[in-house]
Amino acid sequence: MLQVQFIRQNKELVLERLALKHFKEPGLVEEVIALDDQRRKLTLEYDETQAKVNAASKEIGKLMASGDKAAAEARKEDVARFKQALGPIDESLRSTEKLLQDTLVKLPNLPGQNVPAGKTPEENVEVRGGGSKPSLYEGAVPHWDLAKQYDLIDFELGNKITGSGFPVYKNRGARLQRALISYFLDYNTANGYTEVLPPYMVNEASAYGTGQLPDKEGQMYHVTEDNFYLIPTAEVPVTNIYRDEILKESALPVKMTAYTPCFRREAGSYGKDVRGLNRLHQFEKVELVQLVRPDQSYAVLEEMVSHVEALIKSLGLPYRILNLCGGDMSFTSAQTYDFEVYSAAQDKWLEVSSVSNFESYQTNRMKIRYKDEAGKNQLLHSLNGSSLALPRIMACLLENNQTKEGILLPEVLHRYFGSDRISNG
RNA sequence: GGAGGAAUGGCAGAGCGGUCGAUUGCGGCAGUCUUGAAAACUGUUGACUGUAACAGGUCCGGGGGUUCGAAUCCCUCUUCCUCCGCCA
Repeated sequence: MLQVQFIRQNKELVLERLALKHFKEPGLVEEVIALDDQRRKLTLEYDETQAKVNAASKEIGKLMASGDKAAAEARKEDVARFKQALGPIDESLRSTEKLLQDTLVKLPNLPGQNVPAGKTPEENVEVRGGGSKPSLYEGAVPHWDLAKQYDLIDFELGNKITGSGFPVYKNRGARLQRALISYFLDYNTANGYTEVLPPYMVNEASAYGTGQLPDKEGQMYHVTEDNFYLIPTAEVPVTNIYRDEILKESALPVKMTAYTPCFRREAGSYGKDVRGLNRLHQFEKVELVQLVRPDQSYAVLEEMVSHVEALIKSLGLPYRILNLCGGDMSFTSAQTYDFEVYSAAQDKWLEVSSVSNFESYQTNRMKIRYKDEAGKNQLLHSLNGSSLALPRIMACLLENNQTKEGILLPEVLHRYFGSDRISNG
């Protein structure tokens, strides 16, 4: 969430930036400031009264020790009076704080300097791209047909075991998944990221920390018995590793990578877009998370983009990088680059990675800080990105590389997959 | 799942109703000494809020209660440890 202090000092800027994000309730900004005024006033009142109680209580202790019972009793009456006044102040202070908090989390992050104007996905700006679209042979088919043809994925079986959106990978399909996970993790750790394997369920505080709660609970699977949430991305457990921590500057930057399955309810999705591997309730993903000093976060954002770009290039897939416009960005992001790869048989661009700088929006919620040279605690900036989401990469690898002799895999995967192709016979 | 025990500052570990935001040790930081380092010695060292700066307020796992006053007493939740049961 945004810092109240910042909102107070930069009201005009905040409103201007919120407009870029096409935020519908700019009135909340004034509300936040008014509530904070109220909060400050009540806090002062509370503190002053509490100070009187504390002072009188101390005095009573001394009077009792010196045996002056009468004076002590008189002071007790004073305390009773102060406390009576304290009750209602405390009550309205609490409700004001709660209301302030509830209002504050309704404000999205502010788009950063480099975010283009625009409202819809069509207005995202293509930064650059690479690779070339393959020309497929006559009779080339989408990945769901290839999956069947080579016995790689069984979608119907997933329906039986769980439901739609939970595919069963089999044989070389399962192996290819494992190969991709290993390759991605190795690539990331070779570039200085520390590998972690986090829990796949998180508690409420963690889901709140990265911003899935309170707004998007409908997108997560909720284990009500224990009040846990299945993670929609590794970002949630991994970023929360540092919740409520104050890091030494020498520990920065924190670079982590994690493979996890991701669970998303995707309520309301249906039709053509969800065919095959395009949109699933459970999918595999390797994620990157960084915690960095505020002055470095935008340079790191570009670094992460290059990192993911090189990974996609190594797979030989045609791709493009989009700088998301204000209206298409997520609630919590300050700037996001989406990576799309071209799925040849579907003739469609599929999003396979989203790299974002959250600035201090998440770290403010999670209280992830570092001690600067002056010894002052400062919020860090958090960033994350996929490297990469597996199903769509797999879809593109299958579709783009299909030949009459089988599916020819990129060289970087040969070692992991144990073969250079998937073929019949 | 059953029975006990515990949770205190970066770590270890005192405190068990007032003078405790907390003894002490280690670690960290600064200084003395040294060509430099180590050792030794001296000083310093939690977070949040608040102020121009003081002052003030809050925090001893979380929440609630008793009391004029709670790290200390009571209730409750969570986590950890020991024993029993079950188990990949």
